[in-house]
Amino acid sequence: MAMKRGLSIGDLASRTGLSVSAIRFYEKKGLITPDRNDGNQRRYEGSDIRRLSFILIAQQIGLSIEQIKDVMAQLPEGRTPTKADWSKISRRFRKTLDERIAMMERMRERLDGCIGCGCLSLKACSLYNPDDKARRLGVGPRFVIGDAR
Amino acid sequence: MAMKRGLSIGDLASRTGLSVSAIRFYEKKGLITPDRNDGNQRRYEGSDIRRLSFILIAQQIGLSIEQIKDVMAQLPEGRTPTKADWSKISRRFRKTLDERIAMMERMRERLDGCIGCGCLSLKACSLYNPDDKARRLGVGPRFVIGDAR
DNA sequence: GCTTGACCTAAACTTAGGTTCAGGAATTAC
DNA sequence: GTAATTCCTGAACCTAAGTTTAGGTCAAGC
Repeated sequence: MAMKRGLSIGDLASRTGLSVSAIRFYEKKGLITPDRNDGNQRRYEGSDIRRLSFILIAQQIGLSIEQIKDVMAQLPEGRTPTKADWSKISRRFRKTLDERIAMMERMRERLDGCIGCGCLSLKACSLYNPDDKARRLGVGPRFVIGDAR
Repeated sequence: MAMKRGLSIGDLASRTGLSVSAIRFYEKKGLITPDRNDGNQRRYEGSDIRRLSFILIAQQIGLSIEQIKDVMAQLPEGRTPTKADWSKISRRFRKTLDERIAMMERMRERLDGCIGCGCLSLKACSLYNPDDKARRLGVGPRFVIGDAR
């Protein structure tokens, strides 16, 4: 264990449960920007644990790395984020989650309306082109899901 | 428009909204098995439209191609599926959807419990290792999500 | 002071769900 | 009957989110 000047990448990995390669990957994606020591090894602060934890929660909620990066860009620059900062930006997840749940509930209603008939008609069932938001829950073909370029 | 002996792949594409390449891809994955005409071109029946529609709905609900294949394996062999057949197997989606919604609701509760504090603690927040089922809603690192080999 | 384990980078590989391309063959339209 | 579409196959390419590997450097234990 490195005692002075921060945690090594291995320390951070064992504290978060992430793999070392994943932490390096998140850095490459711009989600975390550690210092380096004289030997060019990464050194992390305690607050980076919270940063990675946030990434994990956000992923569970279904955000992509790009989206997480955008959200984290709203953290204060120039100082270590406080608990209040994290609490504030976590609140957005509530909304995202609500939307996703609502979308699936609408899907369920449409499905209920359709189950009886078995028609599966593209025109009639309204199970298609359902919600523009939160696409990519299932991946699916771009054209139909609404990702068309 | 081909009048006799079935639809061409292009016809099927325009009737379903899928791309021709996607239809060929689903065939490669074993989801659909068209006949061929004398010139080796694929010929489809009307019932294949329903088949593809089913695939689309299943994807929206979040099933992978492999899972869809498994579900469709329960259709009757040797005869064209009826509406009743489709209706029956569509019913399973209800359950899948219910589970997914329940999972997201549990997630929301946990999040609510955590939003106030901003701690994002891996130990305390219980936002981790949440539900074994329906993993891969967000992709995330295997190790944490529970996909470990 | 040297060996072992942790760390470094860059590049290649992985899975899912497709798309795009190259080089031909079949069909359709006029 | 010929030109324009559509279709065929196989292989390469794409994105996301990482993992694995190769070849080398750093740090820690004894």
